Formats: sequence, structure tokens, C-alpha cells
Amino acid sequence: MPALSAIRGFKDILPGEASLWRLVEEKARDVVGRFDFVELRPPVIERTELFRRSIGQSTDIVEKEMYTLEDRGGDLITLRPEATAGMVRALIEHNLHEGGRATRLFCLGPMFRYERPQKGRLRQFHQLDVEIFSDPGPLADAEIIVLLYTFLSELGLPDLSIVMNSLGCPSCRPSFRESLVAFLSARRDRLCPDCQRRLAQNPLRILDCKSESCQEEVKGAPTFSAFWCCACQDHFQAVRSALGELGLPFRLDDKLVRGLDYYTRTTFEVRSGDLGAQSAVAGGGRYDGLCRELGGPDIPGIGFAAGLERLIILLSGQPPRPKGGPDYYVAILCPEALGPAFGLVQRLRLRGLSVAADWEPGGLKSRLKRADKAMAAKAVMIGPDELAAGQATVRDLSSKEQTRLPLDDPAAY
RNA sequence: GUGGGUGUAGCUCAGUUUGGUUAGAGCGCCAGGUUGUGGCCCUGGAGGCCGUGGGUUCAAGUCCCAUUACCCACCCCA
Repeated sequence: MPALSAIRGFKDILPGEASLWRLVEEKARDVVGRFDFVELRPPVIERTELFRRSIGQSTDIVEKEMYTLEDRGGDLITLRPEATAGMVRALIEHNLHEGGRATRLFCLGPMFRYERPQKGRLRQFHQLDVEIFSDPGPLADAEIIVLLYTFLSELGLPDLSIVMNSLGCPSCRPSFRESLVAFLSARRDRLCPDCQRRLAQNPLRILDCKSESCQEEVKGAPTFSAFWCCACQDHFQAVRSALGELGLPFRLDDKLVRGLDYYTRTTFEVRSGDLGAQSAVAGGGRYDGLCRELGGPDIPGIGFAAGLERLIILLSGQPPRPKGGPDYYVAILCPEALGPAFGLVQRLRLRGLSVAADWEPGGLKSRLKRADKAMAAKAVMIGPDELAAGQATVRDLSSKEQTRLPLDDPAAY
């Protein structure tokens, strides 16, 4: 039991998994670049107020999951629990929306929520966040979903399914909400305790309750689609036909709801198997009112966040690609060889070669074993004989061919 | 915040039901043998306050209580 360990919900990404992380991050940057997005890196800490106003008071995130602290100046600051709020803040603060065309931004990095850890859920987790600002049209929605789908399918994820819904807008959602609350209130005592609480706090959430009995009750409930205004209906229809045009396999789900308050209209989620309860790998939607909510101009937005940990879990089931080792392993066979070997290693590295070594002399057998373990292509052996001759014995570890090369001429290697 | 499961060697885990001498295996590590100088094989070795603290008992890895960490699920959310 080590005296010190990483704190709960915070995990080391060990060298063995880091290559997979790089793969995912590189793919993300690649796809996002092809879709004409540029990177914005907001700070990891923002004023608490920013998240209070954007995410919504009623969610658990703001109520009990934020890492909030008072800095030495007495300001309340918070580790970002999600990326969108910071992106919007930066957009407004630097007038990034004033370019004549839509602003297309992405962000890749850690987020923080004080939650109970479980499969695919940590307190520090990582998201790819992609946003389009200033484009209110349905094609922006469709493009964002296509981007997400392209990213995930090029990663080779199994069993992808896109689920979509439209949450309506400020002109039609309130009446839906009212009607839903009225319907559910009449059945209040048949709902699970969680849903009785939701009824007051976040009634839309009852729609996707996991309890079977609640699902039964919800069956006859009013649906979003019956309440969409004409504009919302047309918008959603256009999104769907654009996706259909490309042959993207999506499914409509009346009961798909978002956790954060700022979402409007198009909302979507991508799921994949083998994640236990945390089946959503990415989710997002439109948030046309958020900018103004935060005191900025009236700029529409649409975007998504993808949970990288979950992608990594799904991908780690796949066969790993073989990683390459260093070009050389320098085997030091006697104490006298230490100095010359140290110099040789540095000269080789300056030449651009990757070189591994252990700074302790050892037997030939043991050093060759280490060279093998390091997955080096060649071993450079330096012992008494080699020192006397001013040369090193260089062995190709796969063909077993050996040559002698001068110790002081790195260009020969 | 709620529920369930699990903590034994660097790693993966036996052993706990039915308490009983020095707590095991595989992998890894170290040394040696063999192989043309490593990989395969063989021999030997190091390495554990059995998560922590109490309790029961002649005797606790094993039974009881507490505590802590991790895992899974709920909640919430990507």
C-alpha cells in the first residue's frame, strides 16, 4: 500500500494506454480539421458564475458536482465541468463571431465533476468538444452530427447508433412542459421516488427514467413532436433529410432529453455497446439562447461533447497496434564502458536516433535480454574488448548479424 | 448521497465456506545452466505486518464489528 496514491476519480494514464489516447486525439484533430474547425483552448478554471448561468440551477452538476473554491482574492472559481460555457465566454469576450461567416471551434481537454466514479466515469475526464456558432440553419446541425459520426466510425467503434430528438424552442417547449407536468402529476404516486422529485425539478428527465414502471406510466404521455411549432418542425425535418441524404443511420427517440438546461431544438446522442450503464459516448445539441443568457449577443450555437474515456474503453477491446522500440539499445558490459557509452548515446541521439540504455554494467545475457525487452532494433555492446579496440559491437537483434563500429563516429550508425 | 461486490508478492489471482505448524501458483525480476551471445527449456533466489484498526479464541489471511480504498450499479451526465 503506497503512502500516497492518486486521489479518487483521478487516474494516471499509463504508458501502455497512452498510445491509444494519442491515436484518439490525433484522429479527433484530423477529422475536425477536415471539417474546417479551429482549436480554441479556454482555461480550465472559470468564474463559478459562468457555469451557474449556463448549465442551469436545477442540475446536479451545479448543485453538487462542481469543484468550486474561493481564490485568495475572494472570488468563487470553478474547475470546468464541461466545455461549452467556456467556449461561449471566449467567443463573446474576443468577438470571435464577427468574421462574416460561422465560427467553428473545437476544444480537447480535461473536465472535472465531483461524481462517484464508475465505469466510463471519472472525476477528471476528457472531452472532445466541437461547436458551430452563428449558423442557425439545419445544415449546421446535420454537419455536426456527420462530423461526430465520421470521427467515431473512422476510429473503428463497434455498434454505433445515433439517436435524435428535437426539444423545441422557447416558443413551443413551455406548453409541452406544462402539458407533461399535468399528465404526470395525475400519476404522481405511481412514479418512482426519483421521478417524484424530478417532477418538480426537471420533469423532462422523467421521460428517460430507467425504471420499468415509470416507462410504463410515460407511455401515454404527451410527446415533444405534438407540440413543435412550425419553425421547429421544419428545422428538424431539414436536419433529418440532410442526414438521410448521406445515408447516416439514425433513429428518432421521443424521450431523448439533455441534461443541461441550455439545449434547444435538435438534440442527439451516440451510443455504443459494452459500456455498462454509461452507454452514451457523445451527446450534444443546439443551444440558441445560451449566448444571450450569458450576456452576449444573440448568437445561435450547436455542438457536441464526446467522452474520450469511453472511447478508449471501447477501443481497448480492439487488437493493439504494435509499437516501435528505439533504434539502439546500448549494453554496458563493464564499469569502464560507462563513460564512453554515455558519450556515444548522446552523439547518437543528436544524430536523431532513438537510443535506450541502462546506466549500470551487466552481463551480456542480461543486457541482451533488456535490449529485447526494450524492443530495440539493434544492440550496441561495449565491453573490455571493444574498449581496447575503440569500437562497439553492433548486433541486429532480428537477423543476429554483427558488425564493429567505431565508438567515436556516430555517423557510422 | 444510496445499494452491492472486492482488497493476499511488482502484475493476475488461489487459499476464507468447515479458524490449526515456516501463506501459495503463474507471469515479471535477480543469479546460474543449456542453446553459437538474448528470446525456448531447466535449476536456484529475492520479494507479502494477507487494506487498516479493534474484537472473539489456546490459536485469525480465514469468524464478528468498524474504517478506508477500488470496482459495479442507482442518482446525475458525455
